[in-house]
Amino acid sequence: MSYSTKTDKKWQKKWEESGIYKFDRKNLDKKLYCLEMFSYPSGAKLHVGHWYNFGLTDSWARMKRMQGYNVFHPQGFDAFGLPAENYAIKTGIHPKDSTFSNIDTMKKQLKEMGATFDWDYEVITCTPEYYKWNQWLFLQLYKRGLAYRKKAPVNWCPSCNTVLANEQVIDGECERCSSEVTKKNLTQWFFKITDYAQELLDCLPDLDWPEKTKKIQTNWIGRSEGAEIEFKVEGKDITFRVFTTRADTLYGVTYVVLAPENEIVDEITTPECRKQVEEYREQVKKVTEIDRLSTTREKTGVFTGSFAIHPLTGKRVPIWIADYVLAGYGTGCVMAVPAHDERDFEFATKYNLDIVRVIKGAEGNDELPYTEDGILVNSQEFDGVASEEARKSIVKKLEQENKGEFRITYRLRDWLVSRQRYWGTPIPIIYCDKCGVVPVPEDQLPVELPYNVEFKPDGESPLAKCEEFINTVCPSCGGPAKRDSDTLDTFVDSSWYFLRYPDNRNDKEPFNKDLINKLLPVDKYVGGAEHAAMHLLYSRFITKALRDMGYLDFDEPFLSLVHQGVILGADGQKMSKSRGNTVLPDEYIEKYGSDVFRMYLAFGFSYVEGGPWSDEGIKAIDRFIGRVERLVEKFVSEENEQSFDNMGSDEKELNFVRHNTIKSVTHDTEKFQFNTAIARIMELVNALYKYDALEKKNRKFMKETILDCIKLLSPFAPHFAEEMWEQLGQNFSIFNEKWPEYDQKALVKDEVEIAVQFNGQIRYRINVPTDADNKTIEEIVLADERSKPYIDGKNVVKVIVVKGRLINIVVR
RNA sequence: GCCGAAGUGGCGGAAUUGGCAGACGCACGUGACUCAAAAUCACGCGCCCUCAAAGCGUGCCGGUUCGAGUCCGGCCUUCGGCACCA
Repeated sequence: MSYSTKTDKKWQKKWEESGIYKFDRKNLDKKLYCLEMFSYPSGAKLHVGHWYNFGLTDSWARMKRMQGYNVFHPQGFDAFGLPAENYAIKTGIHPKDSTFSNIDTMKKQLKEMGATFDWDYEVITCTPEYYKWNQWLFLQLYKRGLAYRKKAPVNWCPSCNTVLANEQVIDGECERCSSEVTKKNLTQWFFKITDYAQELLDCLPDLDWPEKTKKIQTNWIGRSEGAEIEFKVEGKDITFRVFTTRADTLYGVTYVVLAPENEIVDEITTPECRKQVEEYREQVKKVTEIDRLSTTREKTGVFTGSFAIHPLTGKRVPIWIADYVLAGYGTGCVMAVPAHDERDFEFATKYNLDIVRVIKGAEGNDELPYTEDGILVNSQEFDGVASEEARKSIVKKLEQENKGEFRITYRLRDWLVSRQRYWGTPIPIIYCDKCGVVPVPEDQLPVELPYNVEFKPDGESPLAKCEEFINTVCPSCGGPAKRDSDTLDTFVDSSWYFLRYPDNRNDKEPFNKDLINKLLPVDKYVGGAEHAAMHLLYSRFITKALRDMGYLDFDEPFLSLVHQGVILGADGQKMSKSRGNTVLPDEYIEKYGSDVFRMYLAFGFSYVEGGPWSDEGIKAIDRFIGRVERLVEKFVSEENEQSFDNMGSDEKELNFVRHNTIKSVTHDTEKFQFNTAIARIMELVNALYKYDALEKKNRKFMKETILDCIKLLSPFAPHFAEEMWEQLGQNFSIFNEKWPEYDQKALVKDEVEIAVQFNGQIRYRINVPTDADNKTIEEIVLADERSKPYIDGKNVVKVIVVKGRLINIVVR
């Protein structure tokens, strides 16, 4: 019987019946938590990306299992979210119904993959058993001041009818539907991730993560060192602070600019300027995110009529408002130094504001704006001081006068978690006219998401229109009250699900502290690079917050992270239905079996790069599997034929390949370099074919080699390997076998071929004894006939020998 | 605009610390088997060249070195991140 989906079914059944992949909760000393980013149960079937992520991470986990690790490998579903709700709006099918039906389908397909998932630990985020703890988490953060409500201009997607987190706005467009994002002033819930900005940055260097991902997080957090400097408003008892990284240019300030949204604008605007200020503020509100982001857009602003007093010179400088100053960054106020900042220069030129040079550049450079560091001029006692030094001494002077201080600012904003949508976790907060904001008592959790809800989006939360949900009693005074009608961003669900897996049935607490302290952090986390800034940052934040609240004892959730690449269509383009270049795994699995599909994904690409799909490529793997199968079948049928038990040169050669393969496959698989691991297995199979062609064979040795070969293959072709294992008369299961270890002695050959170079150019190759020392090698090579033309009449100046590789003779 | 990564045969892709470029596979070619084809097995396969030798060859130009795909400087292209962040 040749390998097919029948083989797959046979072994899947056997694995299921024997419970071979059940996690051993008792034996946690050699635990290994292997996790793929869980998937969203969409209507479409499992796609190549799922296979690439789950299938190959499973191969890695299988090797670790055979190496003796107690592997915890759970699966689940990130089941709340917009697609199900949008689908419901279109078709009328309730999100709950479509989601659970999709989960059934996906689970079936995941089982066909033949992975080592232990489904006893499944987590589905849209079940009350899960989101109850989402709400619990919210309440803990609330108690600690890490969840708070504020009115803020938020990103609004007019098509999805909901607010979006900063991270969900891509180039001014909604990440999901690409509509233009606008601003809206709403009172919303935020998580205070900014409290952890510095720690999130500090822990990055020690993580075994792709450097690129760390870089993205570093940029996203955006630490910037500078100073806050206080300005007084002339004639009023109002002060405000600006944030600057260029305190050295303080003497060049000719005006200051406030963000239009800044609260003190009302107080400082003079009556004669009020009209233009109000008009300007209205105008700014209408500007879409896209226009605002455009760097080519001309800067605009208006004068408020008021003046500020320069903290050091006492000079009057006009106070303007302009939308190039962002309300959410720093203090929302900027000191303008047009001589040394491009934006200020452009603005000052347009509105005829003064430009005063205070930094002298390199000789001959008189052009403005000059944005580099230099030597201070026009700066009173700081004249002649270098920028770097001046930044310190000027702020120190301000400090003494209580007019400023050093300050670190982060680009990272707090995480906006309210969503005006239905299919999510209800926010466990009640609003009472008498008592105000009242958290739902923990013993009343979960606040269940009602089923019968009109969820057509109109800008208002669907839950607000559900009377039986929204109307409740105040837990504090018993009077009538209303529930929060928003739901939580689904990134809240995924920011701690890895903590729930080990203890998914616990109904007393989200997770048992002792248990997760033993099982976590996750040892290997694998998923798409698109989550670099959001999911991965949120998860780190929540982990740290829970640690500080005493619920766990580790600092980071994911010690080691791998991003799989993207599999493209055969045309090299991103797969999409409209392009018609999608690859449907089911079709290939039906034809070739799931192992061939998995193994092609392993062999055909560099794992972290991905690349274009190839039908020829998968055929090659099908052929390879057949080649292994024929080798095994032939060997089994000839097992009783004559055997010799000597270890001659042929055996030694095969043994070399065997152990070299063990070494390489172990090393490469560990590092997620599946393509080269499989290349080495192919070499071993080639070597076995070569050996098989010999007249005299040591069948006992050959069998050992074949058994090792099947073991090495087993993580990548698990069903097929079980089948071959059985045919070779071995006991179930190959996955209870020990992973082979290489023998260093087998890797030492008697002779090695080295390259012979003259002046760095390879002229010929020669065999030398492996144990020959440099001097001996030099003698052998210089005595060789082939060296003659290159050394005759010349002097040997230098000889470099690289053991086992080459000899380079420098002649002159 | 700023930051980062990548660029290797016809193709997918390999090359510990600078040490035989092109592993493995695809495609292609030759042979064996076959009436024939497919499948299979074996061998070959960077470019230039009739063959061999020599020469050339890891995006382009230059440098360091006995020796550079790998290190340094400058460009080009592609992809990714950030983008009025003061």
